[in-house]
Amino acid sequence: MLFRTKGYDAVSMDEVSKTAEVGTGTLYRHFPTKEALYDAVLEAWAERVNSAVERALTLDASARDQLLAWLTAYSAMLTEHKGAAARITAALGDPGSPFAAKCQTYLGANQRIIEALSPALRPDVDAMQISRLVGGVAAVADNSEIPADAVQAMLGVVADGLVASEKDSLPVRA
Amino acid sequence: MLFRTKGYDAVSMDEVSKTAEVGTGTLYRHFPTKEALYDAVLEAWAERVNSAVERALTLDASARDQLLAWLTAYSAMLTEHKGAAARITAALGDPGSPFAAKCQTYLGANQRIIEALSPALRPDVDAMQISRLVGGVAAVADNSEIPADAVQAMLGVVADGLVASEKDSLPVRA
DNA sequence: TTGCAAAACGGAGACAGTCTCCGTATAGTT
DNA sequence: AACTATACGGAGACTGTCTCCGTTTTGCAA
Repeated sequence: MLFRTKGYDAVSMDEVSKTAEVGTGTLYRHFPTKEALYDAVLEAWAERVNSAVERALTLDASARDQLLAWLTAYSAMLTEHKGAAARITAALGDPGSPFAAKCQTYLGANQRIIEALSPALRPDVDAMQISRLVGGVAAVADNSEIPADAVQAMLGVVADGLVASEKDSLPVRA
Repeated sequence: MLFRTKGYDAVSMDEVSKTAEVGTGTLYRHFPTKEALYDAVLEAWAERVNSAVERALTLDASARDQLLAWLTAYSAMLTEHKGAAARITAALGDPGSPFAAKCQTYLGANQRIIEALSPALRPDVDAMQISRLVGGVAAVADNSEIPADAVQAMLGVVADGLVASEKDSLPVRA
């Protein structure tokens, strides 16, 4: 679709309606706002989230690497549509957002990860925190055209931070 | 100023020109774009960056806690004006941006931190990476109205991730 | 002081978005 | 076939950034 290649901001509703060969009025009857339309566009691939979780968890690797695999997949999905990462991440706490359903999916996925890897993770992580952390990374990756390995490195830092227990790092004096 | 309280997007140039009691034309002669105006507004407090670095480094604490102190201060500065974090972080790699000068300041500050704490940090960190990581955290904090302690927890994760060496975490099998 | 050139000003309006409103066409029912 | 209800389309209302140009002010020399 248009949004995929050009990004949310660069596509006008006029353009969409022309491409779809309908009037703008018709478009707005189906989707009350531009964001609602975008939400519908994002619907399909959001469903792949849960399978990505399973795939990461069945990996024969350390907890840290399973986590990293998930974070990478998650971030890749968020980055797939330009502008999506920031929008979805911003909507995480807002039940009124058009993206609320997607946020629930994502939070649930991270919850599943936490439960599966729990003993290896620091005790105070929660799904919201992980969602925000990788949402943040994905958002900057999205609008700065960062090379893939730089994104990977950032996610590595986050993964390490999430497995590191606080007790380990605190008493190490400089 | 207006931007500080209402945020970049919520302030129109008409509003600025009215408040300043000048015509929009006059406004645009002084500042060629809205972003350039915003850059000028941000000028003053960007200068506080370097002193924040020094303050963090003179703290009598572990490398991790010095790092965290700096990340906290840095993030707080980015969040001080609504909308600034995302903008500045997005401009990090773009020398043509109006914010390029500020990005240099920030990158330099992170470079200083890296040099000071280097033995305690993972070997592959660079200033750009830190800037992006905390820029990402600050950006989501900025447009999700996150409580301060949640932001602090996320920065803690990042700080731990930055001090954790890769060798430690990789061989730990689940 | 007066005259004049140059610079600064102000705001109307060009342009580009999102979204609404309403006249028209289409489909469904008896 | 007539009538009603529903869907359509696009003009235009509204709001934003930024430009253009006629007017005012300023600075300087005679």
